[in-house]
Amino acid sequence: MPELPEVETVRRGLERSVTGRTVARIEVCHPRAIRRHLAGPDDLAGRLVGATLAAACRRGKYLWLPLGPDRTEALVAHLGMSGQLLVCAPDSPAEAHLRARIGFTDAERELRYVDQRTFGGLAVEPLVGDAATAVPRAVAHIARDPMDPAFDEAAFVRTLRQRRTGLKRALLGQTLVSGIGNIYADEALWAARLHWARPAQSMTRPAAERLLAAVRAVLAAALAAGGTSFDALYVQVNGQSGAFDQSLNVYGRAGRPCPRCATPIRRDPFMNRSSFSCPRCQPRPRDPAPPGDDRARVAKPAKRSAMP
DNA sequence: CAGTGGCCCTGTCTGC
DNA sequence: TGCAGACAGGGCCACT
Repeated sequence: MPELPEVETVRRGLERSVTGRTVARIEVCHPRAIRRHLAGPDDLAGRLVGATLAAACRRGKYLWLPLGPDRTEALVAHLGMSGQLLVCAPDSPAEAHLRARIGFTDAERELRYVDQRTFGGLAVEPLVGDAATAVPRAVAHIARDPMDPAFDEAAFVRTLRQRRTGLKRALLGQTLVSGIGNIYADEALWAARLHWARPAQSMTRPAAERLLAAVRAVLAAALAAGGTSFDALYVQVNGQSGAFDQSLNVYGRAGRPCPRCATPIRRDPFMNRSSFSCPRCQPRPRDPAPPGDDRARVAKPAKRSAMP
């Protein structure tokens, strides 16, 4: 599925192949694909037709193309689990799950949104914030991703240690850090030798820094692997993780040996999905308080504290 | 208000 | 062979 490295690969492809083009028409083939555009397909077309795709931007797994010349709005895309943005010849055969197609005034190419499960979709949204850092409304409330030069490491470490939840849940939520999915969360936790259920509050500063370094290393390695299959004209997002799946150490490898210590990898149910970890490298926390449990024990408040 | 869990969607795979 | 059910999972939203 498209993860941050794949989305970045798509962004680079769009930057090269559709920025500067002017929209001539949009055809919505499946209404669910534009459900986030609340004003409906006619409004979407009205805002898009005649606009120039001025740039290609990304935060986490969100992509957006600011609309020129005003740049007060942007075409926002989220690929969900199975979304693809394809740039192809307008007369090439329709894909089985083609949801929307955008034609340009030069008619040389067409931008298509293809999505089997339609968890993702397209919308036109206002850009909010200062001009230099403007992001679409849907993106405004999520944290920067770890590949962002302006990502605030100190804030990540501080905020993580205040969270009253498990590490993996904190990584997957979008308010602390964005762009991390189930695969990269498991891989980063394995690399940092941390259990997915470890209370975030129990993390020391150095441990939190190690976790962030692991996240960055995993994302960077995946981006390097994902970038290799890129074609300038055909912006492709594979249904699989591409070359990087050969580099996975724990994800999807239940029962197979840990690359570090050969202990069989275990799979745990987690939020109606799965969590993969090495029982030996990533031992369960000593006090595995159930989610939502009172963490006062972990915090160990001093006796007779003067605090209220 | 931060944390939690259910739901959306469809194709693929497994097991009976 | 056919069918039912599990599974994949990011983000939203209604709860506590």
